[in-house]
Amino acid sequence: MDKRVFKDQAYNELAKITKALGNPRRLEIVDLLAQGPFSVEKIAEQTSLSIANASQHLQVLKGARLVEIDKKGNFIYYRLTNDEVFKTWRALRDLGFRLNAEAEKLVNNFYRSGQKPTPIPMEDLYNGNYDKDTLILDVRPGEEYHRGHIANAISIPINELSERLGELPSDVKIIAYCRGPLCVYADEAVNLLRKNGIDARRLKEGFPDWKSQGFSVEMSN
Amino acid sequence: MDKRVFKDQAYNELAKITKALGNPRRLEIVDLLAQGPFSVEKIAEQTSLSIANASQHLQVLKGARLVEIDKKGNFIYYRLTNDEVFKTWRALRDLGFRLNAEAEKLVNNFYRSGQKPTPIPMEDLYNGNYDKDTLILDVRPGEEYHRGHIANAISIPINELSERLGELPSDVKIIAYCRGPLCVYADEAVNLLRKNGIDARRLKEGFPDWKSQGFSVEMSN
DNA sequence: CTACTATTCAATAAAGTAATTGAATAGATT
DNA sequence: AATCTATTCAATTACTTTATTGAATAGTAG
Repeated sequence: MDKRVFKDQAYNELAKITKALGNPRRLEIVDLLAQGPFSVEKIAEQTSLSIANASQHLQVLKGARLVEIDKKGNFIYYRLTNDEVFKTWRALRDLGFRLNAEAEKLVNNFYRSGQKPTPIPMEDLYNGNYDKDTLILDVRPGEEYHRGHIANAISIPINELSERLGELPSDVKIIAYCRGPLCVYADEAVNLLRKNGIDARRLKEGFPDWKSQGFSVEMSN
Repeated sequence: MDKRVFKDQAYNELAKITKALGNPRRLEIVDLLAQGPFSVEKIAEQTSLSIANASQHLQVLKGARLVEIDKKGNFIYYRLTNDEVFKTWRALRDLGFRLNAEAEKLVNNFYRSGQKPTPIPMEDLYNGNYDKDTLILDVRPGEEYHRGHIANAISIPINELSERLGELPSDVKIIAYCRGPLCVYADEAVNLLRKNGIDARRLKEGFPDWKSQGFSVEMSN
């Protein structure tokens, strides 16, 4: 085995992993799995894929060892193999934002165009640069909130928000967050809240970023 | 534009970048460019590609904005767009080592099998956990050393090492380094030095890792 | 054992990617 | 202007990836 063969094998192995990540659907699946384990069915639903197609993509991710499975009853739950998978996804995501002005424009202009306030970096929130009566609002599905959420955050899933506006104290300031910077739930929440005269902004990042950073989290009992 | 279209576009943009990285030759090129700018010819030579093929891969990397060019005379020099490209490559590389036992075995067993001493993590070297008479040896090509190297390191390119053994003080301890963990120059150097009775080990990482970590570097005058 | 359900497999068609070769371009030198 | 050189482009071939569809599997519940 000469040098070149050795190098080829090493880079080939790395390229396999990178290729497994190099597909928009699979990146979306990884982004979703950063919230925790999901069944194939849920993954398919959340990513608008057919179940067979989602399963196929999950096989690819599993083949690259990026995800692992747990069987529970009739269901198979997929999850990221370890936190480094999330960190790599995050590196790619942030590199993408930095490199690709198009993607950047999309993220900044679509749901957050015009009158939208700028998102709050999570470091700012962590450092307590906000009124202590500011409410942290988790708008992800209830199940994801229960698995883990930012300490002291309250949960109102985005699809319940309009009916539950009355639960919010008057004159409250809100920081809404969801799955990550690509997740639009928080943008929708900010939209809705501001239409109702509430001072709301979104967190730039999502719960997995917060957790991976080692910031304080809570789980529901 | 509905939610799904927005999400698709965002993930598509990220997948473009990831796909551009998802090829063994291009990963090798990125790894090489972490040393600094190189002409197409040099890149082709270092990666054992034809010039046309190297150019093709470079176009793909440029299309994804991962590399940029500088024209000088007849030559076009390619370089990484910014340090985040290197950091993303590093995240992928380290994830690969972690996930892929095969690749891990290759790296650890081929050039560094059996009697080889374990590589030294750069943090250990930086923290001064070694005799102060330990010599840091840069075995990359002279040009790369001149562009930048670990502070106090001396340069003996790997292909000159056997003839220049006499330059080394007797009873010296050596830590050799090269381009990165996949680079075998340092392994070859350790091999050769130990055959000549010199206490030598390799640095696990390479110069770009050292520099990106913010550890002290020097440039040749 | 039967029926049911979640998931995977297999086959197909369409699209994209990689290496090779030789021609074309564009900038520098004479 | 003619020549030289580094690089890119274009065309080809072989190969890989993706989405779709429907069938197969393997567990669970009745």
